[in-house]
Amino acid sequence: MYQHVREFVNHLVPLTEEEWEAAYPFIDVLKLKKNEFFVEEGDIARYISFTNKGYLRVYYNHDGTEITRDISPLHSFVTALPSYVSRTPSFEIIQAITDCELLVIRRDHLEELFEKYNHWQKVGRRIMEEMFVDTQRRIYAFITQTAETRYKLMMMQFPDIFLHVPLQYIASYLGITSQSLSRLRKTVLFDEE
Amino acid sequence: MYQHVREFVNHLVPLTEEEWEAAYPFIDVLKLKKNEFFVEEGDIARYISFTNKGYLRVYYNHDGTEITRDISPLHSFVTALPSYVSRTPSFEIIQAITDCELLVIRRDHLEELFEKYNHWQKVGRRIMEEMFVDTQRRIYAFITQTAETRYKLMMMQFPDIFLHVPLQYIASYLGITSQSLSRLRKTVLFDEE
DNA sequence: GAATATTTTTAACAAATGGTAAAAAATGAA
DNA sequence: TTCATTTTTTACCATTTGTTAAAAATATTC
Repeated sequence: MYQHVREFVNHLVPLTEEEWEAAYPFIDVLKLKKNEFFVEEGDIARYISFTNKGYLRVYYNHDGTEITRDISPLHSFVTALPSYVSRTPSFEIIQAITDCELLVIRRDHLEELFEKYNHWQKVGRRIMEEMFVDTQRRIYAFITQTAETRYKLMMMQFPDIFLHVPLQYIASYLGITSQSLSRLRKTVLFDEE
Repeated sequence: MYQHVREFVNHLVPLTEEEWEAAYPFIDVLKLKKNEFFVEEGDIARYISFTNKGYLRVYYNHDGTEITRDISPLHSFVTALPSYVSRTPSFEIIQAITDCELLVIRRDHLEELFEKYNHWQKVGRRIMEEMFVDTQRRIYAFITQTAETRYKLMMMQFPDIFLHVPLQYIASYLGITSQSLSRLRKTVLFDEE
């Protein structure tokens, strides 16, 4: 049950058995069917989740179109951070793209853990650092690469996502329309042959 | 001397006088003349800095052109995080755009502070959270807005930067060429009249 | 202050991506 | 399976941004 999250966390900050034991009572399992929501628009995000199984999508509505900010890789932490941090209604929506099994922890419980265990606070810090670096990488990609290159890199980096996620979501993650993605896929296909 | 950094940090996590006193011995002042470097390409970033005075630019070389990742607002924390976190040679370069006065702290000293004081660890976590949310906002801007809109918003949000920073740097921060920025500025100008 | 280097602007054309509309294909439900 | 719905693709034209080159403006150095 906790195997993946333990690997993920211990890779950042090795924790003692006692520190893990302190966390377990706060961790719940949440199963979502495909298309169910983890956070709906206007909710206050009170939980952080770890995707034990399945894929989540973080997106928001912009002039009637959905803008995908993130498609969670397997075994990663996800929340609607702006809402979570500031306790304000979320503009970000988090939805299960596939059936999901999530490990979730409530914000106030996590804060309690952070206050009591410096090492858990450190885990929180290290996770944010990694997420920040990832996001910076994505900004560089927007500045220096064409949509085609971004698409190819995404294919290489997260091939499993393409098996489970509708192309329109991938398009908006890449910052283009699904029509443009479709056109671009055609040229990529011919280039490869 | 410490006024601005105290305000910045206390806004995120109120610290006791004792916690501040523990930090002071680790904080040094570093003055940089315009165009001097805080981190050069290939350096390992061993310091985090807080811009007490002046503006820093974080950029990297991509096929002979400089890509600006960040122009630090006054009174903010800056480092080349990928290098800092992983202790690897930095591809990011940090340079003073104006004369600067920086408060700097060495990584090993900061880690020591983090280990000893849970609240300092929390400060580190909260700063990363804020930076992550900011970066996400920037990604949304790339996806949903044209360069013109991004330019206008930047003008409104950081008017002081435009007084001190060459336009070419702003252009690459916005993800466009300086020629495009120039063209775009002309139309913005006429629109306003 | 003159000379030099750097930055910004302008222009014409090229390439990438968007918008709209509709067809085709794939998926899901009865 | 069949029908209805959703997703993906195609096509055409519009818009945005890039590329190249050169001129103009500004800053720097001697």
